[in-house]
Amino acid sequence: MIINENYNNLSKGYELKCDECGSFEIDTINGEYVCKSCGLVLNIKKLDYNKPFKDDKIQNNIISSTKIGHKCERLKNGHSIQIQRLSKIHSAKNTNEVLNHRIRIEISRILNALNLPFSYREMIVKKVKAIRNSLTPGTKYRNPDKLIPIVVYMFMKFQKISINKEQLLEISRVNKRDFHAFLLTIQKFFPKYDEEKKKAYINQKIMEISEVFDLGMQFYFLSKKILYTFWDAIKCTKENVVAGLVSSIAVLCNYKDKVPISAICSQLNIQMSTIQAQVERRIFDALNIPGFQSLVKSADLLKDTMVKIGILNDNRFDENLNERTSSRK
DNA sequence: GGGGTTCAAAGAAAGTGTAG
DNA sequence: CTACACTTTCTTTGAACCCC
Repeated sequence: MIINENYNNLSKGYELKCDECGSFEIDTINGEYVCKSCGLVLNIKKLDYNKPFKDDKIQNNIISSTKIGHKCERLKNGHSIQIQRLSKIHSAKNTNEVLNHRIRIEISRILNALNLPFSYREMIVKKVKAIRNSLTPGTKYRNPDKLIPIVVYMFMKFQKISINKEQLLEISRVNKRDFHAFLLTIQKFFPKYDEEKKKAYINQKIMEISEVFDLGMQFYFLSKKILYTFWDAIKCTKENVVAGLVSSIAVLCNYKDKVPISAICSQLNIQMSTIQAQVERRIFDALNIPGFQSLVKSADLLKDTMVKIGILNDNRFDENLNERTSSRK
């Protein structure tokens, strides 16, 4: 039974009166008004409900469906499933993004470890991606750990920037066998590393030798002449060995007392025995010249051969030229 | 001791065959 | 088609040794 008067009276401070028996002895039990005389439970709630300031805003209600508390509090709360779910979605990356990130990190690591110019990084990234895309899915060189060192090596070689292969192999996660196995395949992705570029690199090395040992331009031109004359016979080997071979021949012909062959070899990081083997095979064996003893012992024989071929025109002529160049200095 | 010589061994290159 | 094992040949290395 609803007693409207009672409700009105309550707000005005009046005493409660039972509707049934008229008694004023009203008790409160479990938040309700109960008449002590007849036991009638009154329809009036003990706790009055007051409307908030605005009809659409209710105090203590959740403001929105997802946000509880301050942002920082939410972030600190490790148990927030909501936050965990959202951050998982937020941080989710597709395979490509993960791969790109991995490629960049690996290239940076190698460039950093080998002290190579960082400016080439983006170009190498492009190259790696292009090569990787052209490889059949599932093949082992699609693995960035294997692919990147090889691409970096080829790239630097193509840019004529000297790169230490041993050091590269040491710091990268590809073994020597795989590295060399893929080198041939990868060459088709680079503009042809042609003979002219190889010659240019060797010329640069010869120039380096002539500067380091102060041999002058005459030595450079002589070495270059030897290089171009014997090019077809000596080209099929490493650049440093070719450079060492031609500069050693030049030294043995005209500059024997000025600089030891072993010094040239250590400058180029090659072994003297390598040069000896090359000279024996490429010059003496190829031209059918008997009497080769050893590199330095056969210097005179070598010099005669060079004169015969026409690389050294005349001993006196060359000596005169040397004097002239040295006097010019 | 620096420069040069010798030679065995490592290892790179290229080819072939086979399995998956 | 690729990876891998194996072979042969050639190149390069490295260390012991020699000589002045």
